[in-house]
Amino acid sequence: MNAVNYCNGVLDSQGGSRLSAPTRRERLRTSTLSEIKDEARRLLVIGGPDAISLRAIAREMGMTAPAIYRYFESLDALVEALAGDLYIEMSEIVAAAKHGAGDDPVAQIKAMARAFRDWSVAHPAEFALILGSPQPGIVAFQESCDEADHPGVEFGRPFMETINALWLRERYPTPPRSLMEERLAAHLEPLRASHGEEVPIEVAWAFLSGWSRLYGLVSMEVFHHLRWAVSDPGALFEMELHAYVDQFTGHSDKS
Amino acid sequence: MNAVNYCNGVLDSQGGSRLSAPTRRERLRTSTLSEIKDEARRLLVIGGPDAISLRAIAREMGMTAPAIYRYFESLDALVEALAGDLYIEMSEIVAAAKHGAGDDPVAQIKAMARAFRDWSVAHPAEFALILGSPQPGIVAFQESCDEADHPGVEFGRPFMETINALWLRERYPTPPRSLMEERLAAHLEPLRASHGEEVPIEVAWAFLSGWSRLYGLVSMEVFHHLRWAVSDPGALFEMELHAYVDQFTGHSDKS
DNA sequence: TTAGGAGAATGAACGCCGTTAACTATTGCA
DNA sequence: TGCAATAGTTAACGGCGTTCATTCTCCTAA
Repeated sequence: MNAVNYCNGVLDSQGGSRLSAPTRRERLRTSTLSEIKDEARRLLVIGGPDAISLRAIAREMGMTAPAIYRYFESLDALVEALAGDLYIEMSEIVAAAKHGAGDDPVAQIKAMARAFRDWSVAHPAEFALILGSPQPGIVAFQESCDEADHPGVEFGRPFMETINALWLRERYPTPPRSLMEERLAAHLEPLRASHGEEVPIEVAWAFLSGWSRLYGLVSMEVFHHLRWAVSDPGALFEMELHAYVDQFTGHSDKS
Repeated sequence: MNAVNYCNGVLDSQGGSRLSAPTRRERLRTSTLSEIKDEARRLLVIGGPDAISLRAIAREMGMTAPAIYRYFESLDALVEALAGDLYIEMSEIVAAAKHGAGDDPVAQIKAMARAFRDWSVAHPAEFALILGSPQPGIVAFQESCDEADHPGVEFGRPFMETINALWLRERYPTPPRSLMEERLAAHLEPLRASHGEEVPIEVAWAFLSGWSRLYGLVSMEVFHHLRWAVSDPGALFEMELHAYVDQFTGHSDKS
């Protein structure tokens, strides 16, 4: 699961990473810590983000609520830590889909987009927690975080790399370069800081454009915001996915 | 504000719409009812959807919480009613932007998209309530609702009409008609039921594609999900808006 | 004009919740 | 073996939605 929390209120009794083997106490501690998060996720899945409560977690674990404050500095800190784990879980699934899709960048993009949608539809509560409306408490928490450590960086990486490969192979059509330079270039510092200063603006554009389309479709489907218009959002998703990649290949691809 | 609640737990002591003039009691009732919703919105704006509480509303109004049950059957019902009002408010602002944009459909689409983004960015809490992650309680409430009365229908109307005008004027490029017929046509019953059986599939496609892109961009901006990549989502929005409408005109438009 | 009933609001209570503080039991190390 | 760090407890505070029995007020029908 690789839960490198990027910014958190996870209490660490022993200051940072170990060199020597973990003591018995440390093993117990990490096990309790992940049991808390497991229970939190169970509650999340059953009743949504608001259903995560310290008292319910403790009850289920045969503890009392204040004990959890030995592990997380607040409920918000726990939820934020869980969100970080879930973001990484999702990113790893997307990355795995890429690696299982052969060498063709277009096939890789399709595989990643479908993996993202499949995960999101299968895990609506988790999706809501990491990519839905942020809770004010969590937001206050994130204020103290470095954007460069945001899990979104790792999530975006396989997309960026694939699109970059695509761009190197053949120059797909984009908006006029002058327009992109003028409107977009000045606002890409975060992306450049985390993915390299030399990323071509055409790659950044294709990623941002594609990711926002992907997010919009999946988010609407997961949140049922298109029920009034469309009965099978999955079909719309496939149409749009094809439209998006056809933009790269210049022809229609059926796969 | 035109608050025709499409499905609600608003208690109506006097069964439906009046013919004769409202009595004194009825006037007091409607005034209290909207004062409750005003106060609920104030709390929403300050602290997000979770900050809406019956006790806080009552406290601010100089009442006690159980009194509110004379007006709404539960907190969820109140929140759902508020969400309905806000959806309509947003729809009216978008529709007004269209009417203030002259006769050119492309200009109208730009005006509506910008009005939607402006409203959303200016009202993040309201946006979260109506277009963010649904709260389980509210969802349970909506189960008993008719999709055909969903406020999204009216929200979509000016978009659908404008795109229809565009399609009648000139046949813009779309995915192959066969693909749309095969993948999309079968799943458009809700849209057809509310916007007419005869709506061309190219219009439905352009609307759904455009709306999901618009929603994705604005939602990401409002929820700060792109902070790790882009420092000014508004610039990305303008780029994408131009890319979207250029698809209709076939050339690049600067306005 | 007045009696009665409908409507509006209250207070108390139940069981949730996060969080704090004071306290106890346990563990592991010097 | 003793002591300090660690893990856990109980009790309490204030906030929450909701229910129930009760009170007050206003309108209407006799």
